[in-house]
Amino acid sequence: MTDIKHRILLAEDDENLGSLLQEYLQAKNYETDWVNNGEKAFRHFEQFHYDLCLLDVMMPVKDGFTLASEIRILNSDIPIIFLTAKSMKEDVLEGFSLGADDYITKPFSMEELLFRIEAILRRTKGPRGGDKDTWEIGTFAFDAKKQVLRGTGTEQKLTTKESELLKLLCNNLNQVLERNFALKAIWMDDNYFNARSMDVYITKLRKYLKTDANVQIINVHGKGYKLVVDKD
Amino acid sequence: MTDIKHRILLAEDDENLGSLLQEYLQAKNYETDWVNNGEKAFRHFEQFHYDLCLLDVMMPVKDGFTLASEIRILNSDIPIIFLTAKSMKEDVLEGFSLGADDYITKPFSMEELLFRIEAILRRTKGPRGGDKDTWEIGTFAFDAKKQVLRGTGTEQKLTTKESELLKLLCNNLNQVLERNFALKAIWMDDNYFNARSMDVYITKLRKYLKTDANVQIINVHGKGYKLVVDKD
DNA sequence: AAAGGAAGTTAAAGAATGTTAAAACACTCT
DNA sequence: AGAGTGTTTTAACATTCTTTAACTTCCTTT
Repeated sequence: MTDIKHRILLAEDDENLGSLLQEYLQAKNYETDWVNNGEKAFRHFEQFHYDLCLLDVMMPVKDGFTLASEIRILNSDIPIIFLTAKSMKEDVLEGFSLGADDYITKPFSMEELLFRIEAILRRTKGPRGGDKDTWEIGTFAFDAKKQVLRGTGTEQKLTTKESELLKLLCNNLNQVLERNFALKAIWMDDNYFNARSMDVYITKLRKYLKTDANVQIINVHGKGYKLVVDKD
Repeated sequence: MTDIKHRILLAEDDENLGSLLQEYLQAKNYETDWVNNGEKAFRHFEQFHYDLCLLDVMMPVKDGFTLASEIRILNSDIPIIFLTAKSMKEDVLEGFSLGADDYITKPFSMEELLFRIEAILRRTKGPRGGDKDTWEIGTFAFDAKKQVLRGTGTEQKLTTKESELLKLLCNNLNQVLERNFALKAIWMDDNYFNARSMDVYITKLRKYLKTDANVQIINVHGKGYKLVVDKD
């Protein structure tokens, strides 16, 4: 079970249900942040990274629909599931038109919710078989196990650090790989010197990848790096 | 709307519901094959190509769960939605453990079913409506993923903040992007200094965009900014 | 028209990142 | 142990990004 731990943002004002859900999801190995109103939820969403949002529709300060539409502006892709007491048709439809992935009415069984979450994440993250070690990056083929980056005609052997860093970038394709995360994952410690070392490796990877103009490692100032690949 | 016509396999033994659903889905531009038992459904599945399966759980000859597990052997990836009269918990869970993507209990509204179908296909198939990271702004082409603004002949690389701000403006084309919203979304905090920083970025974006007189970032005093593009 | 706040503009300071080369380290072979 | 090889870190310097500051102009209200 080399499962990647998914992060869930739970917005639910009912204290009982909220803590119950958080506890349950934590137990099922989902890292769950629980907030009790829409405003807090939005602030969390900007600040941290999540794989799925679980939003109560009726909440104080900011309701679930408003929250969802704001989240959609920032991230048009993240899965959203609405929780609601009323099962009124209009509500359901409004939820889906905001790009919800699912809609579940209270009371519901924890297990059913869990299954619905899993059904969605199954689709979101690639096909089954979670732990990859080979990727296609534009015209390149990268084998993390063999530490080789093959381009058209070329074959570049990668050092351990180069390979680990590129692997992390691939795992976060088109998303920001946070500096601190990468530093802790590869260097075990995110101090100034390791950070500078990482910069050096970014430069090296960029050099290897520059033969394909559709592949870029973009810096996100103060945050980290993002590997982006264009389709032709 | 969507140009790609999706194909749906509908297995439902109730003649009334079956034909009603088929008619409705056809009207919504889904090519729908309707069969009235699980055995026929399986033969259809082998023979033709489908993008989604809509399976009644209780059917003569071969029930929906058996059918689904057989389908899963042939195709571990195709979206499956179960329809069922009983909403018993065990049933729901069994359905999901067979890799169902959704589960809907009768009676349900046609519209809700349609929205659920669309929610799933949105994830399954590639280009979805809301998922934009490129825009045309007058004569410019803006790629938020690559952080590049291309004009006629020019190519301006954007910084992270420039790109994020322009992206928000694009998402609110011809509408007011509220200061506070943008500040919270990009700077995480809407204090005085960040607001002044945002002003600086507005100036920068205006500079980049000034080659096209039809494109303007207009200030709405006390509210925010509005990106407007004139058609010729 | 005057006052005060909001927004426009520009420059500079400070922090983060890019780049290159040399130094330090780790490993193997003899 | 010492030479040789490849990897990683440190150092030094260049460049870019973001914020801050100072000053100007515009807008709204009275």
